[in-house]
Amino acid sequence: MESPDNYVLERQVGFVMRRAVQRHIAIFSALIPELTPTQFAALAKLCELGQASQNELGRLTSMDVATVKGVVDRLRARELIASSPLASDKRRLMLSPTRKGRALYRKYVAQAAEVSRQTLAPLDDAEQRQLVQLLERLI
Amino acid sequence: MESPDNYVLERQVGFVMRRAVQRHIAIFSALIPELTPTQFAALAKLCELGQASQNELGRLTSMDVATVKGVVDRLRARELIASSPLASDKRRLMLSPTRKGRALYRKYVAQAAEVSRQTLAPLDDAEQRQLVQLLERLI
DNA sequence: CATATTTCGTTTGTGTACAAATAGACTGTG
DNA sequence: CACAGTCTATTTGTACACAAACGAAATATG
Repeated sequence: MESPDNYVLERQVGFVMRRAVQRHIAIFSALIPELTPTQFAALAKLCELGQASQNELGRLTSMDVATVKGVVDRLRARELIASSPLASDKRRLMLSPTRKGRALYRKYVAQAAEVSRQTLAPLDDAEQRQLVQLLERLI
Repeated sequence: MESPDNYVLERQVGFVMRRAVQRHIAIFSALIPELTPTQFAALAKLCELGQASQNELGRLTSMDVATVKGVVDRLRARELIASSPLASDKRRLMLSPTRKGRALYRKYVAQAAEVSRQTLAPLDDAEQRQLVQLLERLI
């Protein structure tokens, strides 16, 4: 009777999440121009753990095996992480942050927190917690 | 004193949103294997409006000029949309869904709503509305 | 009306993201 | 021990996503 049908693109979760992610990435690259969100996530996880296999790293940062390879290759090319095959299991490639990688991580951790802050800035504290909790339940 | 620092990757909005989007896309491609979320968005907008220039379509679906070109090229290659230069403004490329495109859209609109439903399934109705509203305010 | 600016589309390059196939290394079970 | 199944990493192909630069067309402004 009115609109073509009741499916309104702009109100779908997927569409809204995609736009929110776009804005988040824009904030991220403005505040941390040297790394992408994915690269930072990988570096952060390695700094937290000290080391991890490429496969573990992928699982911990929710990256596909093919995706993690690309991210690792680029971080390694910039000498932010180092890799070495594991003697006890020749399939596995152990990764660890270099001194340079750790330094870059330290340089940007505070900025990374600021990225989250700016992304969530339109919401008050309670709403911020609520949003993150609701999103976590979607996973 | 306790953890390396108070930055916990898993609790950052960006990380959680990225994972939620991943799950959403997985649901989408299971239910609508013939189109990607982006392709469906473009097709849906064109079906809703009847026609739009490539540039307009990009703005309405939040796609970069380069991104929208790729999406349009693929939809056109499959004859789901048609394009023709506008006589009154030779810069603009007018796009419209073909009969086949409209048919495919009609085939999947209900499924698209189901994708949103399944994505939000872990939440009750009030929480679902809340989440979408909070996300909208981030944009 | 002439030109400075803006708009539209295209191209190139980089970086996720995932599916599917492959090869090599390990593990479990018979 | 043999070998079927599993795990790890790689490769290939497709599809967003964005920055930057370009040319052609339209508009604004003087």
